Amino acid sequence: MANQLSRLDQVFGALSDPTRRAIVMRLCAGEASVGELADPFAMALPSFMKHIRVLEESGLVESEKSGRVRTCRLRPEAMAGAEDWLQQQRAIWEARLDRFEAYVMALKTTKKGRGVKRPPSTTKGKVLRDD
Amino acid sequence: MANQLSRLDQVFGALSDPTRRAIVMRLCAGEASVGELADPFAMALPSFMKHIRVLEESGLVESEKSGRVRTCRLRPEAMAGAEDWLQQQRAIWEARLDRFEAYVMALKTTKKGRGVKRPPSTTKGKVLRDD
DNA sequence: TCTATAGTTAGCTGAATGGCTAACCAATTA
DNA sequence: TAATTGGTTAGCCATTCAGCTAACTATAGA
Repeated sequence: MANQLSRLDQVFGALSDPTRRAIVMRLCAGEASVGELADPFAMALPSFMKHIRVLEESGLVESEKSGRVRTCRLRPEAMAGAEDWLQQQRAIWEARLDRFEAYVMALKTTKKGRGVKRPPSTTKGKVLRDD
Repeated sequence: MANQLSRLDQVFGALSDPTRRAIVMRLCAGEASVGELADPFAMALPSFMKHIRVLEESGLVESEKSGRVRTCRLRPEAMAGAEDWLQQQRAIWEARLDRFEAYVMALKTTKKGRGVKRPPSTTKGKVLRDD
């Protein structure tokens, strides 16, 4: 059975390897052949190709072959997916901080500032899902 | 020998798992004990604890134990590291697109718009490193 | 003090990862 | 046509990963 990975799993997974991040960085500067991409790395080609395949499966990279050379290019939409997820989490985090600050301020002005342990949470007990 | 992982490797690696992403999302809403965190997951505690440890090693989460309960909280700086990397790549990508557009415009106005294959690259052959 | 709670440690498993070599196409180029 | 170039396929190996159970420790509560 095909091991149903979510897109975010694959994108973050792909980016968790320094070789693959370097490939992505290189491709930001423009498309390139497999050979060109592999050149800076002290690694056998088949090993390197596996990285390319991981990047393709994650959607971060696409490639097509013309003649005997395969040309790779970036698909920035895929990267945007990961970026969005991170920004979203930060937004939630910051909103909470704001609420917390407001809460502390409120306590302060009513002169009851004791026993402040944690900010009010609106997601008590909810199961959180992301994809 | 300790397998020297870069911080970005660890952060992206940690986020490549849906359970761990869910934990991060939960912690965005405020700190929580291991038990609270584990509750929504149909998973044995020791398995769950491994995820917590991965998150801690990546720097995304910190925890401290008081009495018999361990409380976890988010360390958003670690998440910012990943976000920064992504934004940086996007910046490079977009700068390249701009240059490309300018290049095409230039060709267009000089009426030589044939054979346009790839935008000019300023990083030809350079080895790119990220950490 | 007894018992239940909240983690923790140790050790097992099967699958996935990241690397390799050897051998094999298929398109260029000489 | 022969040789070179640029990938590709197949298969091996060691390590890591994500899950499990069983047994243990240490605090809190009755």
